[in-house]
Amino acid sequence: MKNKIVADILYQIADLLDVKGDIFFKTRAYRMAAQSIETLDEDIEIVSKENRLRLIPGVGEALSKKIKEIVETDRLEYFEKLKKEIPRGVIDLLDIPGLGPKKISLLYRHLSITNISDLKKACDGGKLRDLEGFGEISEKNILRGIALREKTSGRVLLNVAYENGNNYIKYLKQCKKIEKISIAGSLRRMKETIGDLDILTSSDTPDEVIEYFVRYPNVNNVLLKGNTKTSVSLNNDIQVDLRVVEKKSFGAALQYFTGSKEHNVKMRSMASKKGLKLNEYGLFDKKTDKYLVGRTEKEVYNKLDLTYIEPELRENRGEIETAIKGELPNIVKHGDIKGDLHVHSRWSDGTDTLENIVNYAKKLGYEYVGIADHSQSLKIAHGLTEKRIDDKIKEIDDLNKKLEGVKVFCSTECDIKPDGALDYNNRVLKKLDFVCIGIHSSFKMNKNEATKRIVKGMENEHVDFLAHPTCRIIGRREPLQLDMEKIFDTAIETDTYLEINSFPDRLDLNDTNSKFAKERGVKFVIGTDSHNISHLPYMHFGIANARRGWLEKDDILNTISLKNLEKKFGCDL
DNA sequence: GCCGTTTTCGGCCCGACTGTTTTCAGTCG
Repeated sequence: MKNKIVADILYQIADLLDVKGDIFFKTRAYRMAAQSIETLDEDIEIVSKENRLRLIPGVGEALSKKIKEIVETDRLEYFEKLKKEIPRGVIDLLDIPGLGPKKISLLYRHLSITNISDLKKACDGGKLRDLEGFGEISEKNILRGIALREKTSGRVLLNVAYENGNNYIKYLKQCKKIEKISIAGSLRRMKETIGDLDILTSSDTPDEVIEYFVRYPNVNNVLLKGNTKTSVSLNNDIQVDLRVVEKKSFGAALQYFTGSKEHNVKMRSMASKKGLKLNEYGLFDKKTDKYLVGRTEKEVYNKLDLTYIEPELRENRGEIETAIKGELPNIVKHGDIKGDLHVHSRWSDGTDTLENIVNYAKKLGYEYVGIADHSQSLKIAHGLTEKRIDDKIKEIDDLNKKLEGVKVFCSTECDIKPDGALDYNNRVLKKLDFVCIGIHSSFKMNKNEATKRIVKGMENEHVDFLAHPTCRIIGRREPLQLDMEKIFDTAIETDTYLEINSFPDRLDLNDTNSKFAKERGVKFVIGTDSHNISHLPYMHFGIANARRGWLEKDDILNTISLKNLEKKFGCDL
């Protein structure tokens, strides 16, 4: 599957052409095609072989030839030529806030700046101010942008953004001048990492709201301040943008500021084709400029002949086309989850007793909780020997006799060894209510070996689900090289559920993998991988991730009742 | 570079804010 390789090259070409100063619409065409291919539900090699490339939205005559060349030769002459014209480091400058292609091109052509370190030196030396369009303030802003990038790498994990956003909202709700308020942006779409926080409010007195907003105690710096919008950075370097609109524009503004950008571009161009104009103030008649709707998002979508689209779906991955047909899935809701089947206790490397876990699970309204501790070879995590498994089974049996309203299942997160063998033999696995398996070492295998390893694990008759299938850790460990189609097909053949791990730095499977897997017929389980009861609420992020993958309630094992789950696991009733 | 029940050529989403400018280009979302 070369979809990602092709998309990456097209994205890089777009950046290079931007810096070269090519027309905006051309570079946008490259990006649109790249996005189509990135989210394509088919293997680009097959599409290319069957001469169907031009059926991909945004791919025309020129791009189809280039894509074919990449698929067949793993390289593209045109791209190689471009790379020779513009040094790699120049493109990296695009990551610095405040610098776009035009300015970077000036820096490159006039000051021969080809990387961030050169740029820093030039700013320190006051070299930029003589350049047209730059001044002393630009130098300071660029230096601040570079420092910020070095400190934060630009994005934070979903849980960090979620907590910061909710705290800010709590503060803002005390402001009497604010009528309506909502999180917007990528946090509302629950993307796995967040660049900055967007908050939308409605009010008749925007200036007073903005004054209140910038007085938030955690604000470190006010980055910009206008009549309707302002941006601040917090003490932890997270940037927060506020926008204030009138009540009658709140829905249109929320739709607009929730994004994604690609989703919005398509929405606006759809509106335009219908003789309408969509902006953050509402949906208008293009000719008369008459306001039509804008109070709620639903009004806006419906007026454009679409059913309402949930924020998590708004990535231009086919949701608009599906909404036109009225065929959007009824995606899983946060209240649909009946229990957590991936929790570690003090029996291995968790920090809480079974009682603590059960009490917290009850508080969350769960009907069941599965204690999946590490297996014997994971000594560092205090993995259980067979003898200790027997002791744990006994403790759980005794506990279940006392419990009302919630049941504890005894399980394991059994290690899959490098050769694909499981860390317990079948005699041990058989004793457990269900079996979860996962990889915890030797991450650097080649694609073929790693795929074989997981497939062999799933083929064991006692295995129920595969934990964190790709083993990625966001920002720290790349996903395993895997033949995902083979993994998905094996999951279906062996009736193995694939986990959507809710831990904020895992979120594994991710949204695009889940969507692809669902289309093939895979079933899922959402687990938290909790090692402390404070991790149990991470379920929220796993569900959000499943929603982003278009999953419905029926796709997910732990939405079923305790009774049905016991039947499924073949437990004594 | 793509695309077409307004068009095979001339469009391509739209607005706020900043910094450097004398009326606006660049960036951002």
